[in-house]
Amino acid sequence: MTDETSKPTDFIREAVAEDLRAGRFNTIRTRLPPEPNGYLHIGHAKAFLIDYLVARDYGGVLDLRFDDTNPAKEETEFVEAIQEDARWLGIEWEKVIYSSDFFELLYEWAKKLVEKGKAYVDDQSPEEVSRNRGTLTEPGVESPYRDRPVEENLDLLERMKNGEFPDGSRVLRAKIDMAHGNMNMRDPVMYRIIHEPAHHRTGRKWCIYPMYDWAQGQNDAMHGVTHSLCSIEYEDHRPLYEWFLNELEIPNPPRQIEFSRLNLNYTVMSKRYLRRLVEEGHVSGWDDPRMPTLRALRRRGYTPEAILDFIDRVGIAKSPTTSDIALLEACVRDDLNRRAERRMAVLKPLKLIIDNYPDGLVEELEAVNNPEDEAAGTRGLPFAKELFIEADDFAETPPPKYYRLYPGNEVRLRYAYFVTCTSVDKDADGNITAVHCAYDPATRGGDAPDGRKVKSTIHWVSAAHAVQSEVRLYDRLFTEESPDKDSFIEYLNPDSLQVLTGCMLEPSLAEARPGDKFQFERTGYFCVDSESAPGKPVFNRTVALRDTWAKIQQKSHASR
RNA sequence: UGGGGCGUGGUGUAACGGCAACACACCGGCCUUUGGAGCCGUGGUUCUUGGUUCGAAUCCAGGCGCCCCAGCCA
Repeated sequence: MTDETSKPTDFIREAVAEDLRAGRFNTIRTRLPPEPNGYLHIGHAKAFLIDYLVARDYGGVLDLRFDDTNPAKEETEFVEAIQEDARWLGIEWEKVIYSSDFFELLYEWAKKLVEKGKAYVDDQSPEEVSRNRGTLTEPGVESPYRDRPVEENLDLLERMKNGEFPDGSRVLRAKIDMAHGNMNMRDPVMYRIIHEPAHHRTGRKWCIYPMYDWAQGQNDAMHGVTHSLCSIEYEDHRPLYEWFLNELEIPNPPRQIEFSRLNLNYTVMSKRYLRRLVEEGHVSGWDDPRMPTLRALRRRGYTPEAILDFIDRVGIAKSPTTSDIALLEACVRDDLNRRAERRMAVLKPLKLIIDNYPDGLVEELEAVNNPEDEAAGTRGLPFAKELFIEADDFAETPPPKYYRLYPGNEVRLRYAYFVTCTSVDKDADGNITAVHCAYDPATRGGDAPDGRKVKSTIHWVSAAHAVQSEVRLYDRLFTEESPDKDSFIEYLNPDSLQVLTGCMLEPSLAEARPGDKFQFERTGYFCVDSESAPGKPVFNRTVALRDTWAKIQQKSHASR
């Protein structure tokens, strides 16, 4: 939206455009503020994309700033993982910086507030601080140390920094208003003492670390952020954000704007819950394809384009809402429908024998790689007397509206021939072991010269040429639409992973590499898993195709 | 009985005083060598009550409902 005449599409862009127009800022700079204490999930993707795209749309830039103000929680491991995931999404930043880069200057600024009489060292215990904060309806009680002389505050602060006092013994607090209706304004803590562990970047240089509220706005000001975009729960931190900047007399202070975070049904998004899923072994790890993390989505076969599209379609607003995961699924289908080449793969094989087809003959038939993209070309498919078809594509006694193969019915084998079912083989227990058909040689390629039609086309794989594979069918992790409560483990979907072995793939799939994506015709979109190996292929189902037949079945079951 | 935010089909967003629009989902139909894709159509007293106005989703007042805040987390 570099076009000056185009209209902002949301309230954030409206505000940015207005700030530019009014001359409040000449250029735009936003920042990603992840805390390096976990893997990114799709909720982060929304925040990241807003920061990135808003800056880009208005000719500005983005900085990646790791919010490493709490050594007790942060690890270098995540610094790299976060960048990897953000890059995968296509996000570009000008520089990578850390809150810890600003520790020195931030400390100087804190002393300025102390000198102004706007901050003080409090010797109350954490329990006392908490008790004296008051409640939502009752004002807090001022600390007995609140009016300590400036010199004493400065001395104590310096000694806190130098490590003279134990953790929890003292804090630096802003002196605002203990009776404020907004709890954040009741003399918020600016610095607390933390000796252990060593900080992942500054080591043991600092014994005090800034709280989020104290670090955030000042860091923004220090590297020239103009718009500090964040999620809605920080809305009542904004008065504090502005209070610090105002007391420090920062010219052209950055502006904080909040938007509602992404919630998705049928999943959980909080770091705590995700960690429980991993630690309790409900999933195989942070990249288990059922997780909402970006690495999991990537392994599952989601494309960055699909995620971008999803975030775009969800939009930006301030209302607390939950988006439908069906929209995310629609976005991948949309993207993969255009891009993924089609292949034939039989997930639950049933042997089909064409009795009147010559023994030993192998024909090569031509198949279209992607009907949505002519440039994708065609490929050859070996066809022979013995094939595998999907077990679901045959019914000895067809239910109502079943168009597929059943005794006496004629169907098309995709790109091959019309076949009519003539008989069924069964084992001693009565299970169907093979179906026999007769083919019509005149229908080669799939069209009948006499113009007769079939109601159904089914996919197949030549038995002699098939590549065997494991296929992992993924479904929603939870059966409950809103599992976001402490008892969420109860709502885990027992069928969220179904592992199929002995699946039969067309031979061209033998060459597929991890990450390659295909549509298995009539089944869904699949991606070669990272654990896949030559000779032992593993495919993940990204998402099933829309299945009208499943709906018909559901309805007939429901009405029964 | 504190402060802040938010209420538009099932879901998420648009409409910035002038015919409530789009996407997903759903339901019907058309089309189809994927029961895919594509195409067409159905579905709303804009939380509520009152007010201002020729005219209100939009402005004003009251009510109701939902979300966030009492970490030395972010």
